[in-house]
Amino acid sequence: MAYWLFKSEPSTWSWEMQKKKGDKGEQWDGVRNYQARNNMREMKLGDLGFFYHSVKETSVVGIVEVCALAHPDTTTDDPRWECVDIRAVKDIPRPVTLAEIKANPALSEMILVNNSRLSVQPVRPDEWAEICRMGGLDKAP
DNA sequence: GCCAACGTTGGC
DNA sequence: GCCAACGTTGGC
Repeated sequence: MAYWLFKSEPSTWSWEMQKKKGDKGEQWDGVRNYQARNNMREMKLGDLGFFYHSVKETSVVGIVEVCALAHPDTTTDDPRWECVDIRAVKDIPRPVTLAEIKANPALSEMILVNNSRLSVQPVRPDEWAEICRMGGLDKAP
């Protein structure tokens, strides 16, 4: 089981919109970056991820689960681009801001901190547990 | 709104 | 294969 982080600008695709899709989830389309795509290819059913709001809120707001493996992105005819489907699992009780993440030495190696432009990225288990703790979850899922 | 960082494209 | 030019992302 692996952990990931999905980044989205809330004006384009927000956590609220994601939650409205319910258990069926929605494809994480629109990724046009090889590194991000390769990360999605690595994902397995049941893998968990953070849902991060970029630009305006810059915080981790929710937890999602991979519910379909990588498949062609239906928003383009270009066969290079693939995406997984994800569904909302739960809210982060207290959203964890980028400022808090940057201020925490245990999270200094996160890709979110060091490569702010990668939109789909892996998260280490220790980083996953730490952000869950900061977000007010008693037990990391 | 600005700008730094990064990725992609295309000329040579 | 290199590198300059350009476009996009995202933090501030």
